[in-house]
Amino acid sequence: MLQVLYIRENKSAVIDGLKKKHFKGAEEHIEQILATDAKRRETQKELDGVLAETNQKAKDIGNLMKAGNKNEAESLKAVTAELKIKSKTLSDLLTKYEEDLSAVLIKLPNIPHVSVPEGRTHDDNQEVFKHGEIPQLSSAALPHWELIKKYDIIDFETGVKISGAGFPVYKGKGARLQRALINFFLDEAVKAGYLEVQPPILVNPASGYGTGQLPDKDGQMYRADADDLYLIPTAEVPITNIYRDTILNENQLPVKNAGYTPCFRREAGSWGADVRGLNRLHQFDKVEIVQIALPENSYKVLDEMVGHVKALLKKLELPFRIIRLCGGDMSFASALTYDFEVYSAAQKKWLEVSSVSNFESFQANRLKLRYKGKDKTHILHTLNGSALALPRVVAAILENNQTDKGITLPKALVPYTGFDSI
RNA sequence: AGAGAGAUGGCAGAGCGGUCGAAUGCGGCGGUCUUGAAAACCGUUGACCCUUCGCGGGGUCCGGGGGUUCGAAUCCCUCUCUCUCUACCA
Repeated sequence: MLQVLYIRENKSAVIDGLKKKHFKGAEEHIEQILATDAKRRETQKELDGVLAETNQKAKDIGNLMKAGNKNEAESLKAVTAELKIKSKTLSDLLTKYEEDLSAVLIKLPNIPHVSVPEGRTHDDNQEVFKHGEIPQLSSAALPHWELIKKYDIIDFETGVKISGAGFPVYKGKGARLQRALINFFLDEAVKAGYLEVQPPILVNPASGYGTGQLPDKDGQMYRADADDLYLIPTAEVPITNIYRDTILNENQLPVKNAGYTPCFRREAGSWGADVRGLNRLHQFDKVEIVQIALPENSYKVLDEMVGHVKALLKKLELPFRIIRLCGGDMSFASALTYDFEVYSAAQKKWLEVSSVSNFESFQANRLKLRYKGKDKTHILHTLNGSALALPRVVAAILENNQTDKGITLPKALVPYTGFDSI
């Protein structure tokens, strides 16, 4: 959520930013916010005056009573009765303005960083880095959804029976590969200085609002209605919400947390050619890294996180590229996002396996996540990234490393799997 | 799920309906002492909103909401949550 003070002081930059994100009606929304805010402040001022007067009168009455001056006390009571009506009216009005204000603010996306390219869709994104050779496979090469059947390591049909489409059952070496990847990713994160955490995977609505999934993406999350909880679409939600309503000391920063969780996405309205096999699932595994940083350091931290993900993909020997998302393709809460895509050689497709973002103060403002500076408290910056999401990594490993004799695993994984080929 | 207890500042824990934003202890910060540290001692230490160039001033907040009252952390109603015991269970 943007801060009103910031909007007030940077009106045109905010409007430009919203337009870059292709947010409809940017001017109207900002004008409405500023008008409501002005009324809010005016009302607050007036109300404070009335309350100050009421407080004073109450004290006076107390003193008069003590002094035994009943008559004068009674006549003052009549005055306070009037003041009370007035303050009731004003505070109702104030509440209304505050509600109006946050109703608009909560729907406003974050504004993009200056380096974010203009554009509307995936096609307008910028490639900023590329690494690795595209494997040349034989004409007999199979896409991963054939390979998993051939080697009997992932079973979609049985998943359909148990849950539905998009809930695969991993078996044998397939299951062990999952476990190996999770351990590998967590170990790498811990080596990089992240504190490993294991958060809840069902979260309350307040947590959803904190990180910005609500109200924007209500329909994308699975809901446990009976208890008013959501299944997390990413560990970002519970991990970042650890720090909701928190004031950190400057010496605790940066906070670096990493956690593995299953992730659940309804993917409502998604269909088409790119949903086959492991390309898009309702349930998948992911290791997430989260950092909380001082505002002046957050872009340095973003680079560090990008570096971490880069190193992971190099160790997995996968060809990949890094994409800077354009304004129209970025998420609601993000100020700058880098997507990592690995090349899946049999599908001949780039698959997104990580998304690393700086949310600046957008989430922290909703979360009331601050730090104590020398003079007063300030809003922090939050960042997160996948490191990494498993299914597409698995797809690329399977496809890229297939041979006549089986699938060769990257060396870095062998200590984790206990086998070097499938 | 049944019964009971409770929700106060970073934590622990007081608080006759009226100078209570709130005692006290711990922790934190600053200082004295010390070669340094510890101990001891002294001081300091909540958040948010409005207003002011600044000093400062005003307001709100003792789980949430509502009520009684001139005045509520303190009384009443209600919701939520937590804890304990029992039941159940990995």
